[in-house]
Amino acid sequence: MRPTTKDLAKAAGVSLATVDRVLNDRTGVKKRTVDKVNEAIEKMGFVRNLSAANLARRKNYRFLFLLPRTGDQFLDELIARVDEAKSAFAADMVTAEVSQIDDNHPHRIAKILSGLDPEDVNGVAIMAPESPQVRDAMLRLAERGIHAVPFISGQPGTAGEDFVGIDNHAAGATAGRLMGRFAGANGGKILAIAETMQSRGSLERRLGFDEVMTADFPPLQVLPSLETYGDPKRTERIVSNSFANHPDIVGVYVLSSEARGPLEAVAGAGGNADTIVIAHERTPFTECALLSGQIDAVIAQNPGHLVRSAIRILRAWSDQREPLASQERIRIEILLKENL
Amino acid sequence: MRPTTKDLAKAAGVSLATVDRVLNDRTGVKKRTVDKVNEAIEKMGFVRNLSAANLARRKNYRFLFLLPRTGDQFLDELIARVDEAKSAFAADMVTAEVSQIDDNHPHRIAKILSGLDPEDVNGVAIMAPESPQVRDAMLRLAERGIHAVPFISGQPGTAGEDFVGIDNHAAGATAGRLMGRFAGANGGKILAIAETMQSRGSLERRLGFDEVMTADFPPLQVLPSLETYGDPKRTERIVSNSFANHPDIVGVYVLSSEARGPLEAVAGAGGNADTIVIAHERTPFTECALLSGQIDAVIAQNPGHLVRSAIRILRAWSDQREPLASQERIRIEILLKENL
DNA sequence: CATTTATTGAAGTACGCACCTCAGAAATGT
DNA sequence: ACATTTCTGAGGTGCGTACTTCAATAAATG
Repeated sequence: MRPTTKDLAKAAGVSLATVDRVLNDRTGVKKRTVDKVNEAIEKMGFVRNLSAANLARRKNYRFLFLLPRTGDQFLDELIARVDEAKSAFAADMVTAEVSQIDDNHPHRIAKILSGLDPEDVNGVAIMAPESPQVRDAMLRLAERGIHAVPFISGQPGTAGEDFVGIDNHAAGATAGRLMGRFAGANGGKILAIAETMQSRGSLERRLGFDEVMTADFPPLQVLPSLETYGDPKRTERIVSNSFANHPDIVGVYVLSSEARGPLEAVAGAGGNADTIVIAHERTPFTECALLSGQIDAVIAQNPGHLVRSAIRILRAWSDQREPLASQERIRIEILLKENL
Repeated sequence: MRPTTKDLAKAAGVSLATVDRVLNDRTGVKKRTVDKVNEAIEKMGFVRNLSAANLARRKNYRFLFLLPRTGDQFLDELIARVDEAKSAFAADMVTAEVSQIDDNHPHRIAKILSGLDPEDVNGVAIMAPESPQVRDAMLRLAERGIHAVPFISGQPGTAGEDFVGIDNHAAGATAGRLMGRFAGANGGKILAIAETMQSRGSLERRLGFDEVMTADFPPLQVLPSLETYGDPKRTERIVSNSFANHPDIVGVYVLSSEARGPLEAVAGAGGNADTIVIAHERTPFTECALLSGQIDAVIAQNPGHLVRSAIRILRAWSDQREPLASQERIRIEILLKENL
């Protein structure tokens, strides 16, 4: 049978009250007594029964996912996963809500963050472009006892090591390796398309992509990134321009999670079945396109993992525990039609 | 605030005792009353506080991982992950032990299973070759209230849908696709090496591999599988024979999780840096080999996920819950040196 | 040594639920 | 109408921990 606090008290030769004081970092215990208790904990391998503790504390975990509001399928998927996690974690006293921000200007987000009440929320996962204001707001949140973790889009340097998402540089490099191998050594040009290159994520992906391409596949030349700004007309125009100017395009790399627009433009502009296409994120569209052969490979991060990882990290924070690092590293998945 | 059993009782117009009878499937409640309570549960969205319930029940989860005893690095990794999971789940009253079986004959395993005491163990994850005896033993375990889940090596048809591991056919197909694309369209022969082709896993992988190769890469010819039987001398002999007989080998596919032996033999037998090598499972060796370029891609299943998934599934069984299917599907990972 | 101050212990309540007992109430059969 | 049988409610105890109160003791101070 597992030792309880009572056993601990007996073993350490102190009372339950003292054990409690030590376990919960309360004041008014001599250092020597603290040590005595800790030794006993060590010796008998005492592990606090979190369920009982949380029960007694009447604790419940209320987490918030702050997401942007785009029509992106990847985002839909994320929201669906939060919903799923909500019921999966319900028995563990975890509740999670999604709040979508119409306008993702840094000061708007910062304002929302500063308006959060520790009574309502004890953890936030934030998907927002990097910015000093948001970073600041997150630090101030932490001071008020609300833990925040950057989600997918990073606020590097905030909240220590915690970050839920992939290493975009490595993701780009992975895409580069696949592109290089798939597109062959015969040479040709590669088109890179992003919604915007303002975002840190896209920049890093491009960087990683280029590194591999120049180092290992010099015959392939990557063209300057096209930016669609989410505008279908513009997308069509710039893509067909590119194909007109570069008849030797052999591959297309879509950096952003919204791949449908760019790929429709590519199809209309002269991309054919031989054009190697690599995109990001698993969505209904990329799944279909993989199966049909329109896309050759997808670099993805698992939305379910992302959401659950965020929840586990926030819960660990909330319990003053360390999250299990090896579980929380989000993998860069490579999807082919065979391993969907 | 979340509704408690007390709230439920009030809402349903019955007493706490009756709510308890319904919640725990006890006898002696009229059907109409049961319905009344269930309606109330539905209406107020009552969710049992599992922590409190388990506390009251003095419940703890004791799980066992039955693994073979080979020197395999993949297995070492698995064991390390069980150990890790042990401490990670300790606060949730989960304990997990590993038991390695020297002799993995079906009847030996069946015997071990039948000797398990429901008092000591309430769930088992079993990694063992498919066999009717083991399957039977698992069914009989279930009757005694010990839930068993096939782990990595499958006992298809046992324990319903539960299976912790990847679809080996798809894994082989994935390997095939990569081999086809990496090895190029110039043609050549592909060497397939397995420890043994007796195992269902290897067979399925080979099948999936062949399907893709014949369908999409006809210029590449896959040679009959070599079986090493884990014997270094034999491995060296048959591999160098193959290279001697087929000077046009352009790729090697190692089907089993132990890749070191086969690859050393390949290196000694004439494989060069251009030979495309695809192997299974992430181990210290395959990691190194990926980074050095000796291996071009690894098809893997995440050991940490495997272990935790098994634990979650066993726990769900134990709580009479359904596991969250989407979380428990083990992904077929593709590892390149960029996304390690 | 007296007094203050810092530690410690004893004893209790509560958390949400499981499980037990026993006494009534309600439904059923005769 | 009566005896059964089947349901139901009231009330209690305990799970392992948190947190509180108050008294008792030990240690530090002057």
